[in-house]
Amino acid sequence: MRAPRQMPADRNRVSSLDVLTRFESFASLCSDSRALLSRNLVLTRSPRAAPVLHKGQAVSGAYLVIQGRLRVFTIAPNGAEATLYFIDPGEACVLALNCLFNNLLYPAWVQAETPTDIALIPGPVYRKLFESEPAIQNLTVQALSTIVYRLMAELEQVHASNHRQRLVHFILSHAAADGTLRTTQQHLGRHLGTTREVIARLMQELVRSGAVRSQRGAITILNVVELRCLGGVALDTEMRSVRR
Amino acid sequence: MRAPRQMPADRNRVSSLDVLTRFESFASLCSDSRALLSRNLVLTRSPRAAPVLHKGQAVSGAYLVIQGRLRVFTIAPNGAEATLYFIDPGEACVLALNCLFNNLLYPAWVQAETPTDIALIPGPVYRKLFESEPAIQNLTVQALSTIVYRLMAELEQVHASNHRQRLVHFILSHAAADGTLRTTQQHLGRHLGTTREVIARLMQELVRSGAVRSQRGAITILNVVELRCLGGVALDTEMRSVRR
DNA sequence: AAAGTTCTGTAGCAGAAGGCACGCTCGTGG
DNA sequence: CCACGAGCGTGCCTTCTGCTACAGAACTTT
Repeated sequence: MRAPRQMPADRNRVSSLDVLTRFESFASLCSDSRALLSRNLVLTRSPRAAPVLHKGQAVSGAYLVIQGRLRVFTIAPNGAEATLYFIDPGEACVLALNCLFNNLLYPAWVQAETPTDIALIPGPVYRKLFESEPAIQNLTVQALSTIVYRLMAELEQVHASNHRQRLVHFILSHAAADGTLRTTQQHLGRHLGTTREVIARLMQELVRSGAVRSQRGAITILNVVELRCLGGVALDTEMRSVRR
Repeated sequence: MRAPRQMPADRNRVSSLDVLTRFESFASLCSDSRALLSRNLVLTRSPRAAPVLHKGQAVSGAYLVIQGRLRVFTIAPNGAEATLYFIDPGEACVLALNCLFNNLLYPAWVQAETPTDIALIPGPVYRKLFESEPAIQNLTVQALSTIVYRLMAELEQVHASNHRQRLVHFILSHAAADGTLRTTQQHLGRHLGTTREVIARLMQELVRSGAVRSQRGAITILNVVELRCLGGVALDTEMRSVRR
């Protein structure tokens, strides 16, 4: 590709395309497609906690997360939230794709969990790419597949587990490599669709058992084995994407 | 499992293709594709309550429901079931497609809710069709989209509603045209992931309010408005596939 | 340093939900 | 005609969950 470095608009576009290298699917596009993308990509940055999409909104394109993390969640009539899933760098917002293809209104809320860079491909452009580019077709199917699995796993967990098990699972699966999970009990409550007090009571159990340590705004895993144990057997039988 | 039909194989195959007219997507296939399908389609009939797929099974192809209804459900460690969604005639089992494309093991159980005719397209055949036939690509994306919506709706309902609301919603959305729902309380409990007693108690409320009548093995809606009312406001704010 | 805000730890109470037990009704089949 | 089983109604008790309230700790702002 050409690399005019100083024109503000062009520079933005070029870096946009470059940034899409996270999506292997975009590497194999034909030159026409690349040009089309180059002309129409929109790069945006959402600060932490900024709303990205709201329920009922008409979706204007395909959202690809470049950096950061988006949270997709619902809000119950009583105001309680519940996280459906997260969208990490390199992933696409499938619900947006979904709405795009079926001409639907967006069925949930999306918020930036951390400061997030988003690449927006306008709807008509994406549809055009989908028609001619096998790579985009595969990306779409893969993205949908992924979300189907996440939703099924979440649904199964909601049905099969109590709050203690779900909390333990959340801690185990979202903790950083050093065993720390930087989040507040209030947020945990929201993710699990329950209240802060419930989380506090459960955390109390976990702390008493010595499995974790509770600090302000963070949880540290002290004993993974103990924690897994407190999570109960549900974790063993939990649905996994087992490769055959 | 296997087709109990005793007819010659050829006749079976021909009728299989005809039967696929339910899927408009198969009408536009090129002759090569039709021939490929014709050679490889497998028609099976599952009697009521027969297992079709079980968790962890390697998926052998794409499942299209011709007639009847399949139930996709999970089983919790404690043995409690919960219905994820149903597959009605003209629809494809998306999880199977999903597994097919991602080479995964099947993540749930599938059972014939009523005697069900299923067309099975072997995996390699489906993949080949997907590569060359835009109609199949669209069918796949549509099927995945549909399931994403159903799962999200289910998940949102689980989070936002209590059992009464979910029961009301189930009755309203699954009752036949004459306002009757032919099922037992035991089954209702399974679908909603709860127990028979809970259903009985809730039914008692509904009956007392005059919204429904309870017979052995069936429920009759007497007053739709009253029933909707008992379902609470959750139904109004429920996620719908609103066409813009 | 003082004031204000956010986060966490507790407690108590009310309602929802689940588990268990029992009795009843209806239909089927001997 | 009767026994039996499936389905339904109901009471009691326990556990889980949500809500309100309050106090102290930790961080931020002024």
